[in-house]
Amino acid sequence: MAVEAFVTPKMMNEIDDDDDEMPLVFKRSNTASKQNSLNSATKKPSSQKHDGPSGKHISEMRSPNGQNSISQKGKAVPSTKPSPVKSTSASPKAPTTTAKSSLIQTPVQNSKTSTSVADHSKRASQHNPTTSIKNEKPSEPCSDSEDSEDDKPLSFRLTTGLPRGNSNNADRKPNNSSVVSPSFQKVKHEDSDDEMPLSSRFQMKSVAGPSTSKSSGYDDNKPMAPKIQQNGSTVKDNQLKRSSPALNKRPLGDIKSSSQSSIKRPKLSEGSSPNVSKNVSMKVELKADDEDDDNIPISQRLKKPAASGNKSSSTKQKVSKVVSSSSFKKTSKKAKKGVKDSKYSKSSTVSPGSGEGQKWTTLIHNGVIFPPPYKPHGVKMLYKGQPVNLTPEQEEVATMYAVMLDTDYMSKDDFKKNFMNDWKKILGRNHVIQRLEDCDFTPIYEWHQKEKEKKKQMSTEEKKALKEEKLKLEEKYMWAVVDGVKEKVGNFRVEPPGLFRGRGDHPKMGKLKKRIRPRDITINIGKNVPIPECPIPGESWKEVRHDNTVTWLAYWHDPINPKEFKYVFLAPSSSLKGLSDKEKYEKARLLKDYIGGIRTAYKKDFTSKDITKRQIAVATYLIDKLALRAGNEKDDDEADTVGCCTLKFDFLGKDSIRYQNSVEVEAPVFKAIQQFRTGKDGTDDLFDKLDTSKLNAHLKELMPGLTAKVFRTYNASITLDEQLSKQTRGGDVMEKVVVYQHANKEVAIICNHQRTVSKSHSAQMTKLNEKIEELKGILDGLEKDLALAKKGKPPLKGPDGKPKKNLNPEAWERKIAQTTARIEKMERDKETKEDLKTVALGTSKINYLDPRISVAWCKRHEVPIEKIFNKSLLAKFAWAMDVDPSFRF
DNA sequence: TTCCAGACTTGGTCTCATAGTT
DNA sequence: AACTATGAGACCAAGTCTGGAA
Repeated sequence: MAVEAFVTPKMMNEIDDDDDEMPLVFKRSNTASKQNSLNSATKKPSSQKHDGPSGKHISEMRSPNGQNSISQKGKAVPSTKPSPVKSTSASPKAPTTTAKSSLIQTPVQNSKTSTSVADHSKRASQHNPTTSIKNEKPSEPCSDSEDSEDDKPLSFRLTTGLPRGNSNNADRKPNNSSVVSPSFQKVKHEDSDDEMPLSSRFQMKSVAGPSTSKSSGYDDNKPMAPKIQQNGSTVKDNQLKRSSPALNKRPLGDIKSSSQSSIKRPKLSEGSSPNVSKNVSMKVELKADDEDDDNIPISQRLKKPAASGNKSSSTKQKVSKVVSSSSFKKTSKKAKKGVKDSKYSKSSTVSPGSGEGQKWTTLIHNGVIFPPPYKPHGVKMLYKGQPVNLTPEQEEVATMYAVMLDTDYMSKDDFKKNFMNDWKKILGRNHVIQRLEDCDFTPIYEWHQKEKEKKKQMSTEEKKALKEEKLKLEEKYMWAVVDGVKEKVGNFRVEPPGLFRGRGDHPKMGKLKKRIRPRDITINIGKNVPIPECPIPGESWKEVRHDNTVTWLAYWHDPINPKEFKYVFLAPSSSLKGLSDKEKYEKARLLKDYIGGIRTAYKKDFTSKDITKRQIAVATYLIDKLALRAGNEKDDDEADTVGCCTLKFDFLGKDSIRYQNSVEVEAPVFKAIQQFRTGKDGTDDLFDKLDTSKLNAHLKELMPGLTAKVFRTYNASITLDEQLSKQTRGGDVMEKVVVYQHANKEVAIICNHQRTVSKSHSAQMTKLNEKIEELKGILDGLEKDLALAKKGKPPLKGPDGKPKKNLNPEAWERKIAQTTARIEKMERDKETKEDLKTVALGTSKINYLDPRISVAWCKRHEVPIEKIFNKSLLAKFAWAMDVDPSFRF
């Protein structure tokens, strides 16, 4: 099917004026079109239904868990590529079968909570032949010693567990007799261990028992089909789809844009429209994949029984595994130049991303919006106790500081020093204000608090009016038209001036982030379309480019670090972003086929005579097992944090506290690290022969396009997939959602996604405890009443002194059961709250978990996807919604 | 071979709206 | 109706990775 559409440069104006009514034509009604073109041009992500991820040539049988055994690995090496996996011929067991794991202290993934590799004395006296990460200290997840573990990488808290109810051992690994023990999942064979993702070696917490609460909250009638169109908009087409089963194409017309938010949505409309066709006309092929069920409404597909067995994995074997390393490349510079210079308007049927680094063919947008100019408040700060007159410009900066009086930055000398330096430049050399210590900003601070309070006190109507006014102002900047499709723009607001809030010990914190003006901004837009009007009269853009090899719409230099840039991109829901997201996950899935060989290879290299090789091997091991980040070099003017390649033997962690942790590693790793240590002091790099580009260059030899961060995606996604399949049993939707959350939590722990404990956490816990105690008191009373009732006596008086109703024993028993259930629920809530107080689940969901895993799982288990993804995730993952229910990562 | 500009992704925190509770 | 907990989304800092120039 091909849909033709015409878009004119005028269109944005029309969008501005009259959004919902605008008969804008959207051609990309189906990601398949885009994907197909992408797939043909690049390597081809999968259409799961038929051939799994093509672009792979897998001749060997895949084990049911989707991983190849090492012996199979040799075959898995594409014949067209000279042994990407170097050591496939090596005995897989060679260095490791006898390896004992040793405890060393080694840094863990999050550079902010980095740890030290310092302590060699902590060898475990008895090792088990696992590679489990182990927490030396037993910890108490639910203890009230709130902060005891807050600085530890989350993974160290994995071993602290509650009793688990892991009844389902339906592990996908046949050779893995993994028994989930209360402490560690032990694996008998080194080999299976090798193949086993890190995640599965963590102890799992049990899924909380059947939730007795809230199951009624699930709306059975909710269609499972996400209401998302390919461009991320939400449509109310469920009824449409349901009531007309014959309608197996996404309707192009008749779809109203969602009214669920005041933000206007892109919408589909009839083919062409009288008032949108003028200068630029384009054609986008929408290839209907007849064999695929992309066109079947998801709600219908959801009803399809999950394919028995692992269909996708069996079908995958047919597909080619030959992937050139450029398959994941977006842009070759040469191509880029060519495109830049002449090929802007190539054949318009070339779909974005398929050309030589070309990302789009036409691009229309309205530029960026600037924060309003500063409004002086006239409140005078004090200097040496005396009010000071400040110019608006001086006052603006003073106010930036004043509003931060109640933040932790006030205790940071760097912050104050940097602020004062920059403020002084504005005050001038001879200003009365000379020393920060003599400044009193409280009048401004108090004024600001009052303003905040006023705002809070505004009536709902006033707030609404204000919001609408803002929306009106911003609306035209919110959308871009990319290749004829209206897409949301991400950060169209220029960052307002302020004081730089660098994290950790950033040396530049407190510096003035100056106001960005149009003359600072470079615009990127399609040729032959209107240049966005500069919103500040009398000023003009720095530059206007027409570079279709990049995806940014605008950029300016970061005022804090002028060699860095701030970009304006499309929103995550855009096709452009979705496409690269999909590629990311396809790459991670590809790693699954290589991981066995890679693990064998690095184990072999633990004992290599070549020290660089040895360092690469250990670094890869750490990245794989601990989900470390790569660890680029940092400049002196950046916060001094570390990742894998920049690990030190000894360094300060968060809050400049010397931070140590222990990780159990295999003996050869331990030995190698000891060797790296000789002759170095604590501040030296552990891997002195290594940097991220060397490491990544090495990884690319093992698998096309492989870089350090792919391991994080891989380990996160494979963990989710495995946990979901392992832990999902029957039960109602709520129970299944709990299973999902637990799996999500395991991933967050692996990736060490932390969050600060909320200020009110302890208060909330206290409150919960009090409530539980109160309920327990009530329960006591009820039990006494029951006893009395059984003896035919009247109940005790209530706490208020009033007599209670005389009930029969059954009624008292019912009350007791209800109260007990309430107590149990509260205990569970308390547990969860404590459990997750430092774990952020969102980050992994947004960045590391292949949404197709979640979507397919939802389809298989009849869980509405809305229970898992919120509105913006649904939009972001629109590309994943059509996945076959049998999809496995 | 190294350096670094450039282009993107990842990630934590803050704010605000809203649902739930009292 | 007032209060509070929670989640969504905005915000923007900080990270990764590439490829061309030196």
